[in-house]
Amino acid sequence: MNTTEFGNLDALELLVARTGYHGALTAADKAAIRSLPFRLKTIDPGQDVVRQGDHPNVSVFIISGMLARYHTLPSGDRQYLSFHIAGDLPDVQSLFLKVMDHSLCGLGPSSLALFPHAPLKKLLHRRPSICFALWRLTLTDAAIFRQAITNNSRSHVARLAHLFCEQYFRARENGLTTADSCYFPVNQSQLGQALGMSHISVNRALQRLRKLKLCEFRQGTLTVLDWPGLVRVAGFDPLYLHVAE
Amino acid sequence: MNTTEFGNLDALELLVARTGYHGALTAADKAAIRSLPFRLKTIDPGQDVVRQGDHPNVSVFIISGMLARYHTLPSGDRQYLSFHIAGDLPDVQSLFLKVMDHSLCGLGPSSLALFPHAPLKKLLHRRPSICFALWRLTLTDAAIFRQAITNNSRSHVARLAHLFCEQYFRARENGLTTADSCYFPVNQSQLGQALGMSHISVNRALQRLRKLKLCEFRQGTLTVLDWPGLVRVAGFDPLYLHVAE
DNA sequence: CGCAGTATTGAAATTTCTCAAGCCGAGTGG
DNA sequence: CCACTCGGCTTGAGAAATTTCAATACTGCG
Repeated sequence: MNTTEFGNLDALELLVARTGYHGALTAADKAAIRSLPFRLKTIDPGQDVVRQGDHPNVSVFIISGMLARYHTLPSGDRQYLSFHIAGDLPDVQSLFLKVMDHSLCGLGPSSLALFPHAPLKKLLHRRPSICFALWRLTLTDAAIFRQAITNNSRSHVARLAHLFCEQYFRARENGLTTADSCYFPVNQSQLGQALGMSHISVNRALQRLRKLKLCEFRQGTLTVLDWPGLVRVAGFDPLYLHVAE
Repeated sequence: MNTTEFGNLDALELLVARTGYHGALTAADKAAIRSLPFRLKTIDPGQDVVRQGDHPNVSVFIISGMLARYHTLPSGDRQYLSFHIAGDLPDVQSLFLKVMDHSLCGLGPSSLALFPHAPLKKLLHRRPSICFALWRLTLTDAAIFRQAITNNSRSHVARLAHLFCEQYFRARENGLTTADSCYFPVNQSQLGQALGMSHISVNRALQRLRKLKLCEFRQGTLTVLDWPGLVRVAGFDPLYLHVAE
């Protein structure tokens, strides 16, 4: 996979590729995926795709852009839970968990494919390989959440560095990096709301990473200057992303 | 389900009950589960069941006792990720994620049933309903992880109260409470390692909860004195546990 | 040019941790 | 039966980290 492919292929090919990443698919499996009905949708930055409490009847597939999952606290504050890139299926879980326990919003302008639950479920019923692959995809999601729990109890610099490593690594894995940069359209406050720290602390941690010449983050773009160094500071071990098997 | 049933029924019946909780099963489905091979194992407190980096070929089902999932940090410290009670399947994910990204250890003395992956996977291949049910089970796991991310960026008292609400609620849901108490065999240091706070802070938060007459925690037993009050302080909303549908 | 959102800075206020010591209860061995 | 030990709990106080508040730059865009 590379950026060009991702940009040019249509939603179904992207979905075939992403599913195949999580489990071996036969030609028949691929054909079955290609037969799935869906509709396209575009989302503006800040716009919600689904909300906590909703009962969605479609699952979202990201064709381009970035979405985030978040909890809304009683105080009205947000806790961002994860950031999703092209090729992700950030709410497959709604196939089986009827009520959304969190919301999903756009960060950058994004284009989505919405897959109605009923035909998708029917497909999974018929094709265990696809079922296993999508199940596995949700399991890697859970592994990322686990890592976030651990990460967010570490030092400010380490946790910021770790989030950057994760985003960059996942972007690269999906052919979404250009040179040493990847798209990450959030501001410092949002980083704080993801990492459980104030935006002031985010700012100071960013300065540290910049001064150490490990990476830079400006205008929604993350640039890695020294990957091994960043990995070391972050204590990043991609094991939990379960890439190669 | 109630405690008596849980204590007397054998592992397979417990597994049938737990699976049925996550999806409707036909008589044939239940029979298929009952035909699964497994072996029993007992675990002492502190003993590891599987470790980070392992490639398990069985999945663990808890018959009684309590297990915890945890990450080991480079410093050697632990981050506890979740606590699992009778009826839980804390490492089904290893069916599809070959390498363990975390460890699993006993907290109290526990008895387990170990289900070899190969026949289990074959069963899931044949029986989509069971596959969906177990998938759903892992999805509720992920929801609990998400909630932990949010929880651990809140005040000390709130996060401790929230963990207590979750444990008590899940225990009650599975018929594992007696009067207003549930089994929770951890010490204050371990609570700290779960919640990202020092054991001193845990101690002071416990005192607060005690003084407010919301709950008590002593010798591995959690006693709820004022459930609505505890829920309020915790900001606990069981939506994310996805019980009733 | 000027606005709005974002980033940066300094400093005070607060929270949280670390360290160090004492306490308590259960189990052990004299 | 009692002293002892061990692990876990509790307490206080200084040190360190973090947040909050307030003010000042910066940037892209209309």
